[in-house]
Amino acid sequence: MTERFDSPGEGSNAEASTKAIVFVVEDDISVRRSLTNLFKQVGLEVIAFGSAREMLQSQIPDVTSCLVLDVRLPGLSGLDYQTELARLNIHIPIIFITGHGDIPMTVRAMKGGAVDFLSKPFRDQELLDAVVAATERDRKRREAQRTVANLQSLFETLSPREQAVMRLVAAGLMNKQIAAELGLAEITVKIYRGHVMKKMRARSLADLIRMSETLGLSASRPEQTQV
Amino acid sequence: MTERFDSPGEGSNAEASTKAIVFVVEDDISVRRSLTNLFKQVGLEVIAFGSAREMLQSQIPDVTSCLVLDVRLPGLSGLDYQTELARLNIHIPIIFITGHGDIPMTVRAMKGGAVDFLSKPFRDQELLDAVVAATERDRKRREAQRTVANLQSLFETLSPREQAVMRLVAAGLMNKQIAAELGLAEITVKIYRGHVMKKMRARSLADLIRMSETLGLSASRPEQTQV
DNA sequence: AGACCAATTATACGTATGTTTATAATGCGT
DNA sequence: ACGCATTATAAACATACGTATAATTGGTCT
Repeated sequence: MTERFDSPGEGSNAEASTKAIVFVVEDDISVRRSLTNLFKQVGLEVIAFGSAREMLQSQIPDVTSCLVLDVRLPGLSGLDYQTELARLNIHIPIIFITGHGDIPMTVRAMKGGAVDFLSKPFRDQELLDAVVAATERDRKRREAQRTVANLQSLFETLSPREQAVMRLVAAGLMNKQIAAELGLAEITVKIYRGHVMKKMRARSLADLIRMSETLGLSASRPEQTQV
Repeated sequence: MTERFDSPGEGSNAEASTKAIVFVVEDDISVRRSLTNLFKQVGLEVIAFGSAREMLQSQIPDVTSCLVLDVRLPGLSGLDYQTELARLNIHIPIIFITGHGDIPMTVRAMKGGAVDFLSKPFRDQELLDAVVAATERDRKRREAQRTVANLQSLFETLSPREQAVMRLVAAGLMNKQIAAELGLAEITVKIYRGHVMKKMRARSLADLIRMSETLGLSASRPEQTQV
């Protein structure tokens, strides 16, 4: 749910672009321009918007990125936009900038997971440091997310029965117990279990158990998506 | 390391006391008294200090707790105290209060893991809500910590050879591979492996693998202690 | 020295797991 | 109707795992 993708436009598609994208949402045109220039000067790709709505309506590319967000905006405020992004399961790291901030705003932003909260005027280097930290955070989050997604797609190649067997194997049951649980013959369980190992590309039971942990099998917790 | 313990003083020792302790570090006597009264009124145990140094010199009981900390203090500032506590691996959740805060202070506090940052004047209820959130966080952290500590003490009952076998089992190696790795006969590995299962109280291999994950075996990450 | 303990190995047996080959019913898409 | 994937089982075999009993070595305690 709530996935956003983008055709890579034109050009190289092979290896992921090594460049991060900095999104800027700032209504003041002159500030927006100077931020854009600042980031471009250090070789960052920039996509700037004048409001939260504009950014939401755009296609957000699925690459490492962060968001430099003004608190005071026309329409949805920066803080409300942060809340909205969280609701949409879009976990882009956010750096707030503001001219008229106060402590409660700061607390709300940081509690909401913001990477930093900078008051104007701030030194360019402060913002750049924050951007580096934010993109690094996003890179790691994406890496972890990719691992989970890969495992999930492997898991989905399993037939329903094979999935059931995998769950019970992860729970530590013996083949004969699994057979009883599912109303199968033990030999059938063995065969499905072999399929599970092959399809999941697990090289040992320990491997498979760890995959199960990562997948959250045997754990009944709420959903969780990405971007 | 840096562990702190306390003899439970006198009285009941059996089940953990259900009451949380709120530490208060605030140099202004009248504020300190009113905070103490506020917390006592809602049934919380309070231990108040006039400076960070005083608290550091006291014996911090090993129970669920949180810290209400003034930013401006004689000697070590509240923010520096937060840094110092982190350095000492003391992870008590902190709620900052201040009369003259600013945004950079707030950001530093929140980045350092503070639960909240309240500017005077604030409503009593705001502080009480923050204290509830903080103690809840500490309770969960302690619970997780206790789980790990229990596993660690079980792990320490293993002989060096048994620990080595457990690591390699968790890595997914077969008995004969473990034997080759350690220069042992396979039968020896089997016997140690049996000891491992018994001593760790693992009821299945899946169980043991999960314990290994929790213990961070096969992961070479830095230290981590508690309180 | 003699008793003793921890670490290690061997033999032997029983159970669990994994794979191969073969058979068969069911349901789904073209 | 035909082909195909899924589900299910069987027989047979090979390998891996677990445990009980017993023996060996080397060092420690008395």
